Amino acid sequence: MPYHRLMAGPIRPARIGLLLTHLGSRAAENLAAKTRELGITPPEAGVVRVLGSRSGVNQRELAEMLGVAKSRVVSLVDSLEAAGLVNRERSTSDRRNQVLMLTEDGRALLAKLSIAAEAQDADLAQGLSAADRSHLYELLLKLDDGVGLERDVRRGVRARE
Amino acid sequence: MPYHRLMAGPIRPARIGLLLTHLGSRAAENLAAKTRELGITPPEAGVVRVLGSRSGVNQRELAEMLGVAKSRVVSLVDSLEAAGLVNRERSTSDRRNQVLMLTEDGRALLAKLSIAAEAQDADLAQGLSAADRSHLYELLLKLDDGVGLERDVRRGVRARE
DNA sequence: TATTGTTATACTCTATAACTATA
DNA sequence: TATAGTTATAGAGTATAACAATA
Repeated sequence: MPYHRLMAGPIRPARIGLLLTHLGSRAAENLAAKTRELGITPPEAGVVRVLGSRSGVNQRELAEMLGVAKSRVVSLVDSLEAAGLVNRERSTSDRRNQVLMLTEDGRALLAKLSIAAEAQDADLAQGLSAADRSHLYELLLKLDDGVGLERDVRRGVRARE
Repeated sequence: MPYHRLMAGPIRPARIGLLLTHLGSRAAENLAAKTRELGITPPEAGVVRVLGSRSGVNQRELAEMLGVAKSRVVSLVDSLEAAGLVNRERSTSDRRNQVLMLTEDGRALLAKLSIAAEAQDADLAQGLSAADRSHLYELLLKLDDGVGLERDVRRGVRARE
């Protein structure tokens, strides 16, 4: 049982924040299971998603985007490279930088991750009408835009495209 | 950065599942911070919440409700007992059982946790109208009732009162 | 000297398995 | 023999700090 989920506990939450914690944790575990079926760990999937839209970043930039230590990125990229999903290449202009890019296999895996996310959404939507579903999506986007929770330190880095 | 949140990454999610993962993780971290300000860890807060509505359970039952190993409950209750928030008492009918109950301080802390959750909801709601907010809550409840994500193994144990 | 990446090390959270006491 | 709780140990995931290479 993950750390945060233990906090929410088995009691049906009476507030939006607790309910969001509860449902978000369930959704995360569900998506993590689908991710592992594709042969990578959830954090590795995060790296693949970022490189899908931000090709060519170096490891320090990736660490900042993910909000993790640069040493963490080393081991994540190590395994992705060993699996043939990510390419590491020393920059010719500054040989300190490792330029990261998805390989062809990496892009194929990213496509499978997207399909898995779509499948999860179909599962989630089972109890909801189409109208409910799109309304929920809009409300969640509004929540994401809200200033209520202290924003990510790395907010400025978030990809919006 | 927690394990599951690394999966969601810094990219604004285009699907409900990923968005829920992202927002749920943010809400969890926000609530965890408020929890720590009250002097306990997030998992300990989970125990306090359960004991608030299920007073008198033993440690095995608590472990099942939380979905953790019984050895985990030992250390959680150890610290809560040391902090004077939970009372451990051998059952007179079966001396193998430790009967768990909140102390007066424990109940006071539970009240503070509720207030913190209310404060978080107020923060969250900042960007939403009252109508949006209640609609969102209803949609999230529907999602929680949906059969889409595989249900908790411990579903039957969830408190609904 | 400052920065990128790497390695070495340690810490937190949790589970598994062995053990004790009670039934 | 079976069950509740405890203790001992191990593993996963992550961060911090020291180091190497490049600028």
